[in-house]
Order: sequence, then C-alpha cells, then structure tokens
Amino acid sequence: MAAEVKDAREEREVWSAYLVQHGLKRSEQREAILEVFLRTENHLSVEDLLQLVQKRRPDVGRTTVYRTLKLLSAAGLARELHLDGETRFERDWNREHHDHFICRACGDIFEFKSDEIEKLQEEIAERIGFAIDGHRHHIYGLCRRCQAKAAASRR
Amino acid sequence: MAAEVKDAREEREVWSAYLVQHGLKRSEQREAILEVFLRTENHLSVEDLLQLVQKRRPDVGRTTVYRTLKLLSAAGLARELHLDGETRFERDWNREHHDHFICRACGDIFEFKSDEIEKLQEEIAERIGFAIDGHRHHIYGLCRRCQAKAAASRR
DNA sequence: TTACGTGCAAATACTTTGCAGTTCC
DNA sequence: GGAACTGCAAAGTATTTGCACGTAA
Repeated sequence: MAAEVKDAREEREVWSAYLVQHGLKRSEQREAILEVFLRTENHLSVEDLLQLVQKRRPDVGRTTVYRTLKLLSAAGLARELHLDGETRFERDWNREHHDHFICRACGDIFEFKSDEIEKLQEEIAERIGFAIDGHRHHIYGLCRRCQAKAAASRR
Repeated sequence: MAAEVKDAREEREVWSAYLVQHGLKRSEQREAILEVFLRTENHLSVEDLLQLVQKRRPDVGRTTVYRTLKLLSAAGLARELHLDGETRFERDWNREHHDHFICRACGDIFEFKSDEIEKLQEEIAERIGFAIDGHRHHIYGLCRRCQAKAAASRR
C-alpha cells in the first residue's frame, strides 16, 4: 500500500540525516541491512536478519548486523524487544506505540494497542509519584490457530 | 508480620513436597539458598543471590544457585523476570499476580496490580481469539525520589 | 549402597571489542 | 589522505553441561 512506500521513504530520509549528523558513512552493507529491515515483517532476531541479508549479500558479517541495529535503534528506526529473554527488533518509525501478544506454540506475534490500558497505567503511576517514560506489555498464550491445532490433536 | 512468617512456613512445606515428589534430596546448599531467597527483598539477580548466600556459606557455587533457582521456579516458589534484558527472580508463592514499575535511575522496582487492566487485556485477547496464559507488564520511568533528585541537580 | 548433589572447568550462546585491511568522502 | 567501516578472531557475559568426588537416605 501507498502508506508503506511513503513510510519507507521517510525512514530512509531519517537514516540519511542520522548518518550525516553523526559524521557517519554510507556503506553497501548498511544499505543492504536497512533494506531488508524495512521490507521485512517485524520482530526479527539478529540471526533472522543476518540470514535474510546474507541471501543477497553473503559477505555481510554478523558483527555488522549488530552494529547496524544499534545505529537503527539510535536513529529511532528500530526498537528492541525482550520477549521472555529473546531479543528481537521491530520497526519503530512513525509507528503508533503498541504492545504484543506472543503465541507460545508458534511464536507468532500480534500487536495491540489500548488507550484505556495506557490511561490506567498513568493513573496508577500518579498515585505512587512515578513518571512513566516507557513500558512493555507482553501477553503470552495461544493464538487462535494453535488452539485449534491443540484441540484437534487432543481427539 | 505474622503473614510473612506463615507464608514462609508454607513455602518450606511446598519445597519439601516438591523434593519428595521428584525424588530429590535436601542439601545444606539448597537450604541456605532457599533461606536467603525467602528472607530477602525481591527481584534478585543470580549474582545478588550468590553474594548473599556466600556471606553465610562462601563455599556455595554459582552453578548451584542457577540449579536451585530452576528448582524453585519449577516448584512454583520463584518467578523469573526479564527486565529490559536483565534476568531477576522474585518470590511467587501465594502471591497475587502483579506487575512492575522499574526506575531507570536507581533500579528500584515497585509492584502494582490492576484488575481493570487485566480485564481489558482479556477483552482484547477475545477479539483476536487469543487464549492468554500469562503476561508481563513492565513500566519504566523515574520514581518519586529520583525525580526529586533530578530536579534538585538541575538547579 | 546408590542415586542425587556439588563445584570446577569446559562448553554454549549471545554480544562486544581489538585489529588489520578496505572504503567512503 | 584520513576517518569511518568491515569481517574475523578474541574477549566478554550469562548460562548450561560433563565429570569426578561427596553426601543424603
């Protein structure tokens, strides 16, 4: 859809600006990693990203992926998630804040957002004088599909 | 308070039962680790726990702490938390479910609980046919004290 | 007695860092 | 030309496992 294309363009601009502002250079590896990161479904582990990038450019090293993900995060393009100890990255530019459902069977991740929950959080924080600057709300369980599978195999 | 003492007694019973049911043995190291774990404020890292245990018994090894924490978790006495990548353990027997505020400055952790938030979670899950079996809700920011400190040093 | 528990050292997994050679500007 | 970038190998963390020895039941 058009929005995606536009978003990606904006993200590339942010990236360029970030590089310039920090006296950093462009490189083919970084471009390749950025491309894959922007084009791919979310919630990638470092290993996932490395595999995908290496399909195009087998010479890109794991180290560079780590380093580039750091930069993408610093530039506000990526966001790091810690799911039960697993580290993953998702796109974070111009994206509404959201949280995650994680299926324990297939690992699929579903995003959700609730203004009501955020408001309640804020109220509780006020009561104890806590100034919120971010949060992670991860809900674990079984997705619809895996529930069906489980039910089927039980018969 | 009385409730604490009673809880700890109950936890020791659960522990004993767990050992028996699984054909495991009592040991001085395990007892020492359990004691410290039960007596201490929550949210310990493995390293924290090791240090505390070694004050009493310098011969207890890190490996045993890891192994005992696994057992305590399996017995339902401990719960593992992943705070922004950091692994910590808290008591989990007879404790109401709760979530956490984490101060980014001093690292202090405050617990909270909200039936309303849980209910909203449940509603959202229903909408996408997701069967919740647990969640982690971590809120980051500054605690009252650290806000005051920050304000003071800004002058 | 015998299966379980322990600490150490080694192995694993994940991530960062030092370095020598390469590339961008 | 010089600073930044890269991949590799080495070094760090965090955690688990193999093993020979010790200990509870």
